[in-house]
Amino acid sequence: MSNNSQITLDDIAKKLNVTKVTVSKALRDHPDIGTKTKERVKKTAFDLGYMPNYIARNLSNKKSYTIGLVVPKIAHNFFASAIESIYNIAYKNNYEIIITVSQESAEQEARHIQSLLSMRVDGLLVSVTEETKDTDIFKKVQNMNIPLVFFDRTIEDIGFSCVSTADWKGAYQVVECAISQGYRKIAHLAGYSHTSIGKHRQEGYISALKDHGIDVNQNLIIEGGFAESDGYEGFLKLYNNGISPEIVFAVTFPVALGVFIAAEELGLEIPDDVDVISFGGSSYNRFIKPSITYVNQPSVEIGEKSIELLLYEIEHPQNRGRKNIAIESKLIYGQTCIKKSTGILLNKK
Amino acid sequence: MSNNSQITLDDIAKKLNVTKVTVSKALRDHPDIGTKTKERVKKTAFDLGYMPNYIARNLSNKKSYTIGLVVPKIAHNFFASAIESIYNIAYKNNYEIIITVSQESAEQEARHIQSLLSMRVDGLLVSVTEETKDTDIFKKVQNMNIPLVFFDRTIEDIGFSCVSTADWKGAYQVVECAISQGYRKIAHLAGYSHTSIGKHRQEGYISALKDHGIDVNQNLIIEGGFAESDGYEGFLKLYNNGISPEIVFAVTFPVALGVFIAAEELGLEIPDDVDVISFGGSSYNRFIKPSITYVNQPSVEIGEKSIELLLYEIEHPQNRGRKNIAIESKLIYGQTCIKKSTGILLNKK
DNA sequence: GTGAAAGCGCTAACAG
DNA sequence: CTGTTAGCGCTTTCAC
Repeated sequence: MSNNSQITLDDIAKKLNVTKVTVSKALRDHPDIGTKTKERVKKTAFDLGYMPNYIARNLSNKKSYTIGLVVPKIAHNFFASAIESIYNIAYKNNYEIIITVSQESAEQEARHIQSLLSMRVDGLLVSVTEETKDTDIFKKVQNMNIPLVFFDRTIEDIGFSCVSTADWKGAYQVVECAISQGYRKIAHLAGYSHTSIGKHRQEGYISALKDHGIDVNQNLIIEGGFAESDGYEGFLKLYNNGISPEIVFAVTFPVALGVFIAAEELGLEIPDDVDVISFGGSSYNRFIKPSITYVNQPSVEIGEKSIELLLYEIEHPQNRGRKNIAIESKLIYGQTCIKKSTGILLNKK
Repeated sequence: MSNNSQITLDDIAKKLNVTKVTVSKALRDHPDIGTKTKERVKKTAFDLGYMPNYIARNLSNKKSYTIGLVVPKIAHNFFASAIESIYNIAYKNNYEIIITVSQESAEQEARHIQSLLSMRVDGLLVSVTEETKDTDIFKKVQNMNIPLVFFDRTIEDIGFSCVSTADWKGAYQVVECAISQGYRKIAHLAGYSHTSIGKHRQEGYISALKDHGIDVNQNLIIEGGFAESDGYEGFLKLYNNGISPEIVFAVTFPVALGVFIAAEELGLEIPDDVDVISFGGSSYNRFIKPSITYVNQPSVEIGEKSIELLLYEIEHPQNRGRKNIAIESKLIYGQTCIKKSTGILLNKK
């Protein structure tokens, strides 16, 4: 029925003239307790509106059923979708998610991880900021023996497991697609090369060019962040340097959108005056004109694999870290990157 | 420097031949403790790599510095953006956010609130599902004396504070805009009328029609959920009923996108064959062709106001609930809802 | 089957 | 200024 606040085990124990131990066990269906007692306990617990106090339980158990999540941003298609899938799996396994947002600041990221450690989360899932270089805080995580899995944006070689897109391959694929369409002057609005995804995508881009006998021109590569504004500024920088590429390979979908804005400002039509392809898409892409040809980032799968791996590592302390999962991406054809000569869609089904 | 795991106050107390109380106070800069002692304590705490255990602290304090958030969905522009702004304010005030997603299921919503109560969050921020009718769980929250603020999708009249968009007014405005452009046969893909936003937006739509002498035709109103699929199905339903509206007022932005898909499937051009306006937009709207004319939902402001209100209520137990904040929205002009006769943009600046 | 005792790590109240 | 005592609510031995 109804009740006031904060009922404890003791309250319901007194009401039944038993001890709180009995109540605790009964509520958890411990075999010690008889069926009739269990029922009586459960009934009065319900009547009193008892709500277990997880804080007390966690302190006693040294286990919080809680996972800390650190992402650079939420309002971004990839992360929103990854978070949602992480969340679903966690929920099924009775874990709660504590979310923190680093806002691309390495300092905030470190502070968040500290808090999460202090909250004694059972594990950590992190996608690092675009400026993270210092790994001290991660060493601390290691020392505390808390499992951690990096996803999407990773730090390799420091011992933690990683789940990411097959970045090199995806970049290679989409750039190769541009080449096959007759493009030669292919610019790259790249991510900082100290980030895992920035580096691998750029390497994929370079390999694709080389394999097709195209010279790599450093002037066509602009490094920057992963946001729309970075795409905007990057393209203007290219333009102001007097460089007009036939097509731009954007390191992320927001960066591609930044190019759209810059192009419009400069009076350039996409895809006629300058074309665009990107790594990663969005559910909104189908509504954009022209819709962008991109290699997809399997956000749901990345989310799922990373949380599954983390849950595994939580339960298998002897088998933690050093696993690397790369998820294959595939090319999604839109209305950009169409054969220059014929104007025929490459492969629209 | 480095260390193993789980250092406690006692560990560092022993090392210094003091008691853990002294250490606890020193670490918290309690005035009791002398400067030199504080420094010694802090130094060895740092050297040992001490990380406070918030679980223990919270149990002792009966305060968790934690806020529970319940939303129907994350991967949706409005919520992602609101969450991010909520998060920012919480962070500045040293609160952590525990996020849960109800996935539009009232049952999951209730389960989540239970968990959050058991975790002893200091307050709750919730945007209800499209199917929430039962208010039992919220009564429980009241009984436990935990402050709660509804945002965007609210339940009025049960005593909790609410922060929402001025739904009635916004709907009125955008529908009036359509009328002023010469539209008369205006359909409404409405939200369920048992939801706050569904009801108020529909009322705004109806008032606008009435005030301009247009008969309200129930066949032009289809109630449903708030997702893209609902827009898709809703429009097909209209169409299959032999109704072809001049313009559709969608209860949310995703619903408007659903109309885009349905229209394309039916071979109808937007805005020529059928036009679209909506409540709520998206940062992607500018890239969509035609971009939609809509009344904006100030997600950032709603997020901020609701968390601020919640923090206020956490600290002022004697002044909780029953506050209603409605945030004004404004019309954002896109490429839809343009004067039928002239084809001239209404007000594009 | 049930309960008494002890402890998880920290903090508040009071005493010295 | 520092320490002693007690307790937050729950769980885990280990007796009875």
